[in-house]
Amino acid sequence: MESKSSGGSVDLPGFFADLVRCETRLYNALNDRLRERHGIVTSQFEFLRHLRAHPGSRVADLAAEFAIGVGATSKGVDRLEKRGWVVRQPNPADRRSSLLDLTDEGARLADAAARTVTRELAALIGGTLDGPAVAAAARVFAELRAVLERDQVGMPTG
Amino acid sequence: MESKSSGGSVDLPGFFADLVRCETRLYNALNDRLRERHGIVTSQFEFLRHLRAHPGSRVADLAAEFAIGVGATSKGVDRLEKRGWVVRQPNPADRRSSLLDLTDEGARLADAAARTVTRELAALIGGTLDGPAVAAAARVFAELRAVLERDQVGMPTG
DNA sequence: TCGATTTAGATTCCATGGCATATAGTGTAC
DNA sequence: GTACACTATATGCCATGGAATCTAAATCGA
Repeated sequence: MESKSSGGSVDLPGFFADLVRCETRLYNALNDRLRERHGIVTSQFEFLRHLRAHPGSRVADLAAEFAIGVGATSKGVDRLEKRGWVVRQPNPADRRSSLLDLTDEGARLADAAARTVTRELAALIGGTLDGPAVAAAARVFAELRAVLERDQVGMPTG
Repeated sequence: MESKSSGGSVDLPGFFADLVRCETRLYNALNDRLRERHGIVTSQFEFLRHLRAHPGSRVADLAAEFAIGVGATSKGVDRLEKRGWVVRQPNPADRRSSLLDLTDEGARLADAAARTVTRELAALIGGTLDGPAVAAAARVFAELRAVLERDQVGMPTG
């Protein structure tokens, strides 16, 4: 319990350490399950999930969403396109960029993988932790995410 | 706000998405600051921080702590050793492994970097979010971390 | 005590991401 | 309409992590 705090103020480095370790383990566990069930990894699931919710996104939109470089995003889209789950549609408004969309098979995969993720996370988190406490933590992270995005914190160069 | 929940049950995939995005951006922001101030990155800070608190750890201990592979851990220790911040001491109880310790310079670096991290996180998190809410989230993650570690969730193969 | 099994960690190969650069397309000033 | 600055993304190089393999050392069992 790195982040135990005394009184009002939180041990932020300890909290950060706990956060990173939870994220790593959850990410790894999802990776294993997604790989064995669907042949994808978590980062690919996240791409598919975002395109499911935001069809017609551009590469730059994905890069901003995930706070990763555009180069890595472009290559990630390449891999999904090569597997037939994503298509680059020409962008009529700007021929430098493409509009990204899921294929039918990509959409089916996104849905199936989402069910796997929901089930797995429920087992890992929901099964062991108090519901209201998790809901409170979820609100904190939603708010923190909004602030970090508003301030463009942690955007890579490329 | 991916993880908005209605009523009692939390949208776990949305929560996970918020969590990963916060972690990515915080990690990137710390990376930038640690690189410019101390010439290290966040993963190296975490190694140093752990060795500061747990001198005499072995490579396998670090790997288990961070839920990463032993190969990656071994290479990470190599890099810190090459820079003069960590030493591998022979392990009298088992000649297959070494005991890892910080050099004096490594300890000084760990302390200085810890101050940087504390300050940066305070600006990013403490400055924008409600204290008690963060403390509650910290407790949730400390508990979740303990459960995930107890169950050995998300340990990589290598 | 000797051979077989297990363990620790170092090394190798491959995939992925960051960053720098290249390329193509857009918009703007004149 | 042409030059120039800017933007979107693709590509190349390098560093890092995962997984498999390899070696040395420890442990177990007869």
